[in-house]
Amino acid sequence: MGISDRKEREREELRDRILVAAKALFLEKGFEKTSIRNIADRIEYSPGIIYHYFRDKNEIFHALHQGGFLQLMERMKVLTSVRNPMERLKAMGSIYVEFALENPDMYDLMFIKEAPIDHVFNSEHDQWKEGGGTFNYLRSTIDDCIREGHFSGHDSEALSYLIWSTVHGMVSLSIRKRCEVVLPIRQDKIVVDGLEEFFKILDRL
Amino acid sequence: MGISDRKEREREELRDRILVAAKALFLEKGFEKTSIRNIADRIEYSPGIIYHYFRDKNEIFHALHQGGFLQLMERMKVLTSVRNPMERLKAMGSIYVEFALENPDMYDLMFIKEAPIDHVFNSEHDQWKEGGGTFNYLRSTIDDCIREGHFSGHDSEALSYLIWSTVHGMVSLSIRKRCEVVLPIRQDKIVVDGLEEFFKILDRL
DNA sequence: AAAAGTAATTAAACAGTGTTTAAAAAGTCT
DNA sequence: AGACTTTTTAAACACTGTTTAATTACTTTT
Repeated sequence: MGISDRKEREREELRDRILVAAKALFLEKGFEKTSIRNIADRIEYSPGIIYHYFRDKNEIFHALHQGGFLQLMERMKVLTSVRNPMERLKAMGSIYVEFALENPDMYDLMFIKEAPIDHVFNSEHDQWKEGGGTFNYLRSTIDDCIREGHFSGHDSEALSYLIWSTVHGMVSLSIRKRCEVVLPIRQDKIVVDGLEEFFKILDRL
Repeated sequence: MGISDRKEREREELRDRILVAAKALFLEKGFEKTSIRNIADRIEYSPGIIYHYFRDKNEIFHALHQGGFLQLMERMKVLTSVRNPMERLKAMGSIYVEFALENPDMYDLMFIKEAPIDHVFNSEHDQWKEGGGTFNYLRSTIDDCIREGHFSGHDSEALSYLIWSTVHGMVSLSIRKRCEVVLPIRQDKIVVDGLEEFFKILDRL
């Protein structure tokens, strides 16, 4: 049936347009301040139509959420070419921070915003599994470092969490504007500077 | 004038009741989901009254925000009795994490939530100055550590930011429920475990 | 004690929100 | 061309933060 094929295609097209509009608006004005009517306006449809493609506003959030993980994972792919595990670990940190600073709103969406957890985490084929995959990759990289004699006396899982937290902490304080006041001068450089200090520490472990 | 004294007292009493109600509701259902009408209901006044005590909803947020910093600073006072700067630094981390885990919603309010920055930071006699004071105390503690031969080759400001970020990262990932999925088993222990790993690292610097 | 003046409090309205409903329009099939 | 589906919409519901003018309560003055 050619017709239902086209219908299916058109359906997906509109779904995509909703997502594109929603993403643009979320990144423009934030999740909370973007209304269903705003999204509908932008794609020149009535608000109601959106509920034929997403159960509610959170499901739109969820869809974008998944896209963010795909983006981040894409960037992580170059790490396979870094053989030295300590170098790989540091490169991972750089990529993570770079991604966060270049896509602050997407990062916010993925790691900071309090999302209706049911929607974000409960579904089966969830990209958080991939997010977890990224975490597991961090863990296995750290395991590799341990095998090479680094981080002796550490628990790899807790250490992984610590290291993830360190980069997350720096970018999230920056994104949520908690350093502008405390560090009035070097606002924009502080995350990169902090990461540098972090690398200095890692080099000694 | 006894009468205007009483009036002043009554005014402050009602202001307090609004704050108490708002805090309870914020911690119950979150900032976004708490409405002015909810707060008014709880104190058995009409919604309009709240605008005679606070310019808008954000100013209520702001008032609570300040209270949080006072609480945290209160806890930090015991640190003056810890002479060894490295021990003081670690104790500071413990207090910070303890405060965050015991008052997750207040911590959220203080360090995670995106607040209307104008209100939160622009006022003169702002508790963020005290928050900044806490950060400066961290910095001076780290300076003390450096004077004792620790952290050689590090920039103290960037290092302070890094260390703050580390503890902030751990508690904020926990508060915003990003570890439940990645670390399904040790959810509640992971922050404390991570802090332990952090201390192990600090002991070597 | 009664009138005047001031401060505290409210009801009502405005423009916006997410979401649901039933009706209308458009497209497809017999 | 008429019956049947799907897509789309307008309208409504119960909320939201905030502002306004009106009302009530209280204090001061006469």
